Amino acid sequence: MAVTSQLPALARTIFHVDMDAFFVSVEELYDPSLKGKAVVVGGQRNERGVVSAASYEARKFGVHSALPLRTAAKLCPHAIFVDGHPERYRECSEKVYAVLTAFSPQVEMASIDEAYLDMTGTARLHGPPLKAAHKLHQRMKEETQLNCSIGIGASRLIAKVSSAQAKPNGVLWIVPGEESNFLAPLDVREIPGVGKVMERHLHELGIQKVGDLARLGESELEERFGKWGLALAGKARGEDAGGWFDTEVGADTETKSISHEHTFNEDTSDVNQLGATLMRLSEMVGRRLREAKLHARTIQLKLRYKDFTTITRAHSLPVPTQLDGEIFEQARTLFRNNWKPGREVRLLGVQASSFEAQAEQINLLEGGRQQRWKDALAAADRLRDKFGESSVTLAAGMRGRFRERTHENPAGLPGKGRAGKKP
DNA sequence: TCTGGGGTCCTAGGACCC
DNA sequence: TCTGGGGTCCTAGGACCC
Repeated sequence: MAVTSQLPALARTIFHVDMDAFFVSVEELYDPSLKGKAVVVGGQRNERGVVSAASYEARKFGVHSALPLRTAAKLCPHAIFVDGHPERYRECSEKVYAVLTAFSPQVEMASIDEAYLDMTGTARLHGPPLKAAHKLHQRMKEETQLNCSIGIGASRLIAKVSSAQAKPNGVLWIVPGEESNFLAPLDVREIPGVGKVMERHLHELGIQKVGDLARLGESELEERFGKWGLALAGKARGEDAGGWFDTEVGADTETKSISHEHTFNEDTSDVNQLGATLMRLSEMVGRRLREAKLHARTIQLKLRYKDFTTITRAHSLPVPTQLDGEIFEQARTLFRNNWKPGREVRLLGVQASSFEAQAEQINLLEGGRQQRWKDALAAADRLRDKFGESSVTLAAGMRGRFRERTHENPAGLPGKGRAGKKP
């Protein structure tokens, strides 16, 4: 360790491998008749929701990811709308990962369809960067039948931005020293981390292109945008400049939060529906916690109303949990305390965070009861693995645990005309 | 246009402690 | 009695990414 820290900082060679129109391409593997057509993945044309991915054919009509499905249908009426299949994407993503790890040991998946490779010092094995990239590109196609684009640079940022410029199905190497020249003519929006809001601020200052940032100077950027402005100045030069980008490729990061949320097909103020949804979301979160062997101290409720105003309300527990019932109890309490009966809800969400090692079980009696719950949940998890997500619900097992629960009000949530009523 | 679902990181204020 | 300063935890909201 002492030896490596004394070495001079070597220029790195980073690959960013980004799958082309990933979800669409995977759907084409399952249904080849989709090939060459305008395809929109994410849901049906009349549904609530947004586009997850659009084929290049559909993009010609202005369709892009995050666009509302109904808008996409208007822009491109002849498009074929396909529901998403997360399991298929996960499976293909694993194949992609296998190809990458067989190629180089330092691989980091940044999301389901993109990865960074640190290729520093692999010239003897794979040849110079462009040759190595083409080899990987070809191998990816052979083994997954999927197209990707590869950006190469001395930083994650340059690799990322250049893979976007290489699309579709291309390879692009930014030779060290050429970073600023490469970035200068690009829109500021091409810089990862510059979104809609930051773009607007920059436009107001007369800055459109990355090259324009240099005019403003580092100190003024810092003055205007704080820590972020300073990082932005670095990014304009192609540096990773702090934050996540500045981490070593392949360093494993721990999960910080696990959440599930649901947008209703139609806004609702129906207590039964809201309660049942809260329970289902709590179960899904609990299940993921147990899978990941995590215990959460903080439970957060997310509530989005008809008019899209959104609030989050959190509560931290004295003892971390991974049990559906405890998660639901917290979520339900937060809901009760923050929802005005009758107000129409668009979305509900449950999130678990502040992960800790499991707390010591001091109380033996409570410990025994908890252990029985855990055993029951483990059995339910196994059933769900076997027969599918909808086969088991906690509802039956929870009967009697919530005093206000009735047949009309299965989740024990407050409703119209029930306020103040004692059980 | 009428806005999903799963995440990460940052900021900022208040409580509480020393 | 008028009132400081730092550190940490908690909560809420928002920008951003795929």
